[in-house]
Amino acid sequence: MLHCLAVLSSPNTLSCPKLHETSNGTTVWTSYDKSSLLYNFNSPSELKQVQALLIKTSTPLSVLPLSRVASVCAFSSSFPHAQKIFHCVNKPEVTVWNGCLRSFAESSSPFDAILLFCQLRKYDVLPDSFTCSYVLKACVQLLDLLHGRNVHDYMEKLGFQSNLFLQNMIVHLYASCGKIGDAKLLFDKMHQRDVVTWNIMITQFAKRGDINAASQLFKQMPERSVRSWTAMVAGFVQCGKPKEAIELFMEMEGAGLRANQVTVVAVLAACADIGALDLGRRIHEYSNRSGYQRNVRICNTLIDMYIKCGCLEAARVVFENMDERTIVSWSAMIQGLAMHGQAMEALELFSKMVQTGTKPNGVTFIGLLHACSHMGLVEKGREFFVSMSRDYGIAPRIEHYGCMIDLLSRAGLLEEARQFIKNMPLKPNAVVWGALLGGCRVHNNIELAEEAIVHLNELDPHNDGYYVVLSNIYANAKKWENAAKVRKLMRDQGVKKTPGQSSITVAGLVHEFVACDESHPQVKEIYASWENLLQQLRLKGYVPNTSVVLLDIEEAEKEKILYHHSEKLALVFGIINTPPGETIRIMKNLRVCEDCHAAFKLISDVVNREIVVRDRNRFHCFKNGTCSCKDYW
DNA sequence: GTAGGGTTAG
Repeated sequence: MLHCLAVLSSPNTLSCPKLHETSNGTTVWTSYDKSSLLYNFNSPSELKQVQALLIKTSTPLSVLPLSRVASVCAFSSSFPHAQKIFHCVNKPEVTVWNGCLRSFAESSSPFDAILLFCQLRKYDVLPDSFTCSYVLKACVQLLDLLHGRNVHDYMEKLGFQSNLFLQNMIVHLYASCGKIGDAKLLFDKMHQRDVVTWNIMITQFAKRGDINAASQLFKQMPERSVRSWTAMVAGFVQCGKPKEAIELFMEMEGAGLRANQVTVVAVLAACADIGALDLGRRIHEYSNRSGYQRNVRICNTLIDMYIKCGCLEAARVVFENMDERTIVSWSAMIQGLAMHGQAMEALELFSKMVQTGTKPNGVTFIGLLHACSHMGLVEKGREFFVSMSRDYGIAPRIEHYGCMIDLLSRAGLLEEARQFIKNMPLKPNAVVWGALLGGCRVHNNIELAEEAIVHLNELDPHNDGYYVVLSNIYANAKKWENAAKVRKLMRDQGVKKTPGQSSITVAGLVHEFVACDESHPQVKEIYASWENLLQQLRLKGYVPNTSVVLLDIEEAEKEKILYHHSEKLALVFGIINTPPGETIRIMKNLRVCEDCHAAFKLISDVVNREIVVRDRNRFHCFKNGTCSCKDYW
């Protein structure tokens, strides 16, 4: 039988739903307008209108969407009214509120879940374990320790001490709110733990930089899931131990476990850090085979990995093939172009990004400012610095000031850079003064360098890099007594110069070299080859630049040191051990030295090879006698 | 219907 309900009170807002009696005698809606007030009431008073309509038409209350009833009445005096409705339709009250709590906890304002939880207590609704889990979820989202502790106390009263789910959430809450000690106490006291409990503790210790504690737990845990291995691999990466991350990943593979999407991100990040291109490529293939191509975070990490391994083109391919890009994808690509000295391309990419409607963030501007400073685009850099706050409401952070000082000082605008530091609203840090010092090295300004070092001596007294630069400036001006004083200062403060170290991967094996290295098995061959190459370089006009050697010693001695710089040894090793024409990739822990830079340009021509060098700041791609940095670095 | 992980810079 079909009933057609008359629209009674409000013909404009209530459409005409139809009731249908089914064969077993129950009555259901068969046709209705989803936009009707019946399903879209927005306030307790509209709800009451709907109820009036239902009563007039003898329609059961059970047709009401109860979750909507709950959310409309959650924060008003109609709370008891909603309770009555749930009671009438025989629906366990707490389950309806739980649904509501869950959606609040997962919404953009999780605090609503906490408010609703307070309402439940006020109106004597007895929470169950699900109620607690949803409100705890909100507390974790908000890092709200105060309410979290409250819920914890209440849970104890309710007797949920042995609920493993909730215990795990509490441990997670304390740890993520910075109370790792409290979390560990709870963890130690727990009568029962599962793999999730252990994973939470491992992740949180690693997040707080205590990789040893994480590692210890990982060794102790009775059983490990892929997530446990992943937490540990990611932990090593976060704590600046990419080598350990890769070793552990290999062990995980050896144990026959398959990497999931998060493992892939962690391993790729480790590859990016140490420039492990071969492994990175293998993981990329594995990721594609596993169907992870559409995972944005994996794509973003792939872009970063290829960039940091010197394969700008491969990064571009990944970027171009993404159907959906986030601000991270664009920022990573912009930063990559900057590192490779392609400033104009970085700026063009930024314009494209803005055209697609993606809003930049603070990191995007760091990339843009890097691009400008690596290529000397002073005016563009100034524009970006103004634009970031004016057009995008992003307040410059200390890193942005650091980039600006770097930009100005490299370009030789040292006095302006100094004024910029004086006028900045933030307290200048070591990076800022270090940038000024770097500019002084390029432009041989002793006076300003001495001013910078006073601040650096205070802000970061154990960083050897700054003293080395100052000593370099003195040596360059042949002020040997001053250079000696700097070295004495270093000795007095117990600061040692970080030895230059270069590495190259051949046939999957990493070969590391330090200056004047004699430990490599092929050392004789390398030195002989270098002598040979040197003859050819001299014919091309190479003159050794001994001013980069800090010591006041004989020229011949200086040349010998210069010829055995780690990057030169790595390069010669690469030339001997790879087929002609193959690109040689070298990684250096410090900045590439000026003499090596000049030599590499000529060598790229002599041996007809592309040589890609990643130093601590950027990439140099040597090809046909020139470098991609256009000698501005 | 409840718990644990990941990306750009620094």
